[in-house]
This record gives sequence, C-alpha cells and structure tokens, in this order.
Amino acid sequence: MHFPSKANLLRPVNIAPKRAAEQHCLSLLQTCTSLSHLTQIHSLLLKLGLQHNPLVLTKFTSTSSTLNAIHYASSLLFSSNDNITHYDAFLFNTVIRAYSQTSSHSTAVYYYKLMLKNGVLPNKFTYPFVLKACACVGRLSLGEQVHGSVIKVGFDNDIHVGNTLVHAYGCCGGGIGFARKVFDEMPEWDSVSWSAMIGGYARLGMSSEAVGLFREMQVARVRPDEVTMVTVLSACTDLGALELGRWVESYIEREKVPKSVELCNAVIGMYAKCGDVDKALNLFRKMSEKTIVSWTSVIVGMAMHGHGLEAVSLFEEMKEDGLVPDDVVFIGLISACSHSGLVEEGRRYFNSMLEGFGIVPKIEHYGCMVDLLSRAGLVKEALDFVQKMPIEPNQIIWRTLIAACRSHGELNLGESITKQLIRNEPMHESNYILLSNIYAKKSHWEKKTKIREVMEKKGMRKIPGSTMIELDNEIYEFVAGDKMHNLYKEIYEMVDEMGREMKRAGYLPTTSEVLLDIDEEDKEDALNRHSEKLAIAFALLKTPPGTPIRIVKNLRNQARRIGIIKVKLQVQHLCLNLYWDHGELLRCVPPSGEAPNCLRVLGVSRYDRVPNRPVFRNGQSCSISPKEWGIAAEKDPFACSSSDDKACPPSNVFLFGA
DNA sequence: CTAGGGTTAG
Repeated sequence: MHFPSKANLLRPVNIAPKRAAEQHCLSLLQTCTSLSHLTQIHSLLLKLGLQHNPLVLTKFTSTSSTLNAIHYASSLLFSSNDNITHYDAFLFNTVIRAYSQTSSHSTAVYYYKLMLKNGVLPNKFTYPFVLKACACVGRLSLGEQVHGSVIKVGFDNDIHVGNTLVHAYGCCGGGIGFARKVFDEMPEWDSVSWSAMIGGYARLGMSSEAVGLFREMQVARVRPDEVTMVTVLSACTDLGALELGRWVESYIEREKVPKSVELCNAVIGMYAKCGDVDKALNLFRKMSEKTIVSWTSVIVGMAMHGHGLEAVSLFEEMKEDGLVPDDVVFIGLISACSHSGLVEEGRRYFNSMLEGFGIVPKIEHYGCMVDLLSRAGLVKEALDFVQKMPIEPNQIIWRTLIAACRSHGELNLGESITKQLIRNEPMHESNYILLSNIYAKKSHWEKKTKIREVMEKKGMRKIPGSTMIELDNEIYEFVAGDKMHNLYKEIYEMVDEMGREMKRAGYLPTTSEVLLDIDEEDKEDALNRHSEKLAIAFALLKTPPGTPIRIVKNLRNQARRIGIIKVKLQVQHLCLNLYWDHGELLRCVPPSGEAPNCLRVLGVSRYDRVPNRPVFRNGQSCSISPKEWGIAAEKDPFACSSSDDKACPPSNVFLFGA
C-alpha cells in the first residue's frame, strides 16, 4: 500500500508513471552489481520519495559488503529528519545483520537499541541477528537486556531465538550458567540447540561437561550433525582424550555424518593435539579441499610434536599449493621454529610477514619471536627485541622473558622484570609464582617464604598442576603427592621401580629444578611425587606391556600441554625411553642402540579459558565411560570402521620424532 | 531477512 505524503497531497502527481518509475528502479536494483550504479539508482529512488525502500539497503549490503557501503546506506536511510517509527523491523534487521556480518557488533547493537527507542517492534528475525552481535561483544549485561526483551515480546519459545540465546550467553563471560538455564527451559531441542550448549562448554574448557551433554543428547535421541561433532571433538582435544576422539571419528563414519571441511579440520586437530600425528597427517593428505585452517592445524600439530622441519616444509608446500598465508599460520610456523630451535628460519619468516605478504605482525607474533630467542638461550637479544618492539609488550611477553631468565641463569634480570610486572599487575598470581621460583633458584628461601605469605594475604592460590590419563575410556587425574587412589601403595612402588630402572639406564634426576629448601635426597623424593610419574606408574600397572601411555597436563604457566610418553615394559623391568619437558623433570639416556628423542612435550592449547576443573579424580568413575553412552553404546561404541586403527601396535618400542 | 562449528604466541 502506498500512502502519498503531505507534499504529494499538496501537489497532485500522476500516480501511474510514478509506479512505473518505481518498478523500473526496482528492476534495475535486481541486476545492478556495482556500488556507483547502485548510488545512481538510489538517488533516483530518492527523487521518487522511496528512500525507505529496504530493497536498496539489501542491495547495498549484498553488492558491497564493505563497512563503507553499509555506513553510506544507513546514513541515507536513517537521515535525521525522518520519523523512524515509520520504518519497519525488516529494515532494521537488514542493518543489524549487515553490521553483525562485518564485525561491527557494537554498531549492530546500536541499531537494535535505536529500533527499540523509536518504538519499532523487533520480530523473530531480529533476535538471532542481534544476539549474534551480543555473542561477539561478549558482554553479559547486554545479553541479559536482549533476553529480557525476548521474553517481553514473547519469542522465548521460538527455537531459533532460544538457540541463539544459548549461544550468546555461552559466549559472554560468566554466562554459561544462564545459557544452561535457557537451554534447560526450552520447550524443545534440535541439533542446533545441543551444539550451541555443547559448544559453549567446549569453548570454556568445561570439556567433561561438554562430553557429558553429548551423551545426554544421544539419550534424548537427537541426531547429532556435523556441527555437533565438531564441538564434541574440540572437547576431546581439550581433554586429550584420544580414545574418545577415535570413537567420535568412528561414529562419524558409522552414522554417515557429512564431513564438512570444518569437521575434517576438527578431526585432524584432535589427532594432532592428542598425539597421533601420523593419523592427522594421513587424514590431511586425503582431504579433497584444504583450507588455510587445515594447513594451520597440521602445521601446528607438527610443531607441537617437535617436527619443526616438517612444519616448515608443510608451510612451503602450502604456498606452492597457491594458498596465501594469513597471520594465524605464521603463529604456528614461528612457534614451530621456536620449539625446534630453528632460530634463523624463524627470524626469516617473521621478517617475511610484512615484506612478503603485507601482514603486520601482531603481539602474538612478537611473542613467538621472544620465545624463539629465549629458548635458544639468547636472553639478552630477546630483551633487546622486546625493548625495540613497535607495540607495547604484554604480560605474556614479559613472562616468557622471565621464564627464559630463570632457565638461563639471568636471575637478577628476571627478578627486576618480575618486580616491575607485579607493580603493574598486583593481582596476577603467576607473577608471584615466577618471583618465588626465582628466589628459590637463588636459594633466597626467606624471600620465597615471604612471597608465599603475601600471596596468602591477598587470597591467591596456585592452581595445582595435575596429570590426567585416559585408561579404558575413563580419565584419571593425579596431583603431586596424591594418595587418594585405592592403589596408591602399588603406584608408589611402581614409581620406585621406575626410578631404579631409569637410573640404571642413566637417568640423572634434575634436582636443581626442585625449588624447595630441602636436601638433595628429599628433592629426588619430590621428583618422585610428581603427578606425571604417578599417572605413568598407574598406567603401567593397569595396561599390558607395549601400550603407549599418553598423559595430559592441566596447565603449564596456564598453558595446557599434552605430553606423550611411549613406554616399553619388559616384564617387571621398566625400560623407559624417556623424556621430558623444558622443566626437565625427568631425563633418561635411552637404552643402548635405540634412538633418543622419544618424548616430546606437546600441545599448547587455549589460554584464555577458565582454569580446568578436575575431570574427576583418582579412580572415580567419569561421565565419559562408554558403558553409559546410551543408545550409541549399545552398538559397540568402539567398533572402529577405519582400517588403520592401530592403537597398540605389537612392537615394544615406540619412538617419536627422529 | 532467523540459530550452533574448525586454526592463534607462554
């Protein structure tokens, strides 16, 4: 219906030609492809008094999705002397969606508020658009506001709206409980609802909740789709739950879940981070369509496992394949160089970012470089690098540097940087831990005690490091000195036996890294109480000879690292082809005739997460036991359809790297 | 005009 405006009433016009002109303009709109053409049509429409036509905006946003075009279009459409109440929800929806899609989330929210302010009633399409923007902004209060409006307008039973609410809350800091509440109160659920909720848990590192919810989904007989599988896989990756991940892959095969690129990437990422590099690489090679993310996943996977050279050659192969590197792949690449001591290569790649690809290095890239130099022992150069950085170094960079100072004996330098850091950020506990460790290394025990006291006064507590291990599809978690387990006596006996065998093989306990004011013998004892050793001992007790043992660490300077240990057990004789970490908790000269290099410290996963909550501890049953998997479990959940399912090859020795 | 997903320095 076309109502003539006041002006038109005063000056009668012939309606018919005008309608024809309008039709003409609209048909022009359908076919126009360039912004300038569009602008011409728009000025034509303006002359006809049709500036409110939402088609123009739709066309603007589809012709050119650049911000400029959208700004231009919205400034044309929302001129200040207009009465906005005459606009409809569709127009606002288009603007909100356009801004949301171009990552201008705050502007999207602004238009949503403008809409409300002017009494334009949102419709059921408005909320998914605006909630998506809320999710990206991540502000809980905003999510709550929109939620309130959803209830007021009465769309709280709409499944699309509900799903986006779950998602938005899941993305807002502290909103996961609200997300679950919305989820629980939804009248019905589809696979999107489940994926949104599982994905919310997975994103926060609440991975056992994520996996538990997936189980409930199966009990509820909702068929998971490829997105659901991606979220479950990322939870597996996070838990280091390789067996569970394998199960998910076989489920995908069995249930013929369509394999999107994202899903393939998730599977590859899971294998890579959980330690089955060969499998990851295999699947990667078989992928028909590889995106930059696929390459990045596999490059990062290689880097984690110490295959720096392979990571570098994959990168070169990627370029030959015609893919243009992005900033993310450079993070993986430089950290690959860093973990493999390829200092010159790392420098070269870092410089090539801007020179070769026009990518301005971000703080992460500078961080990688600081790590690269630090690990190589070039502490002074690293400091120099930091001081010359064009952007303000962040806490991570300083802490990297401090850690380097500690391990390369630059204790005074480390001490002064740490003190500065504490002055800037007095409530961050890891700074205190760093300082306390530096004092310990300097044998300043009183100062160390004082730091601990300060921390206590401020109510800070160190999150204890733990080690998890997946056995018979259950996950067991150990902390240092753990005696909670029923088998703890046997476990400690096994630790002793491991120690004897390792010493016989040439292991020297690195007691200098035990930062306690105790004598050497007690330090060895402290080493033997490490959660890693307890987990390994437990695994040795519970598994047949030749079983690869994989351990998962909950944190390492807030990073989670996944370690893989391959163990050979000869009757009662342990022959550990081991290992370990930058912290050098263990070191073992391998048995003669066998290649060294048996263990890698692997996997850095996500940082900005809530600290990992214990999955479950010490033999208590866990939510991911396949016996409890409901429907899926009835169908032999571990029937692996893939032919290369060789979890436990018969050979006794498993070598890594080399 | 509507929703959920894969890669990211310590």
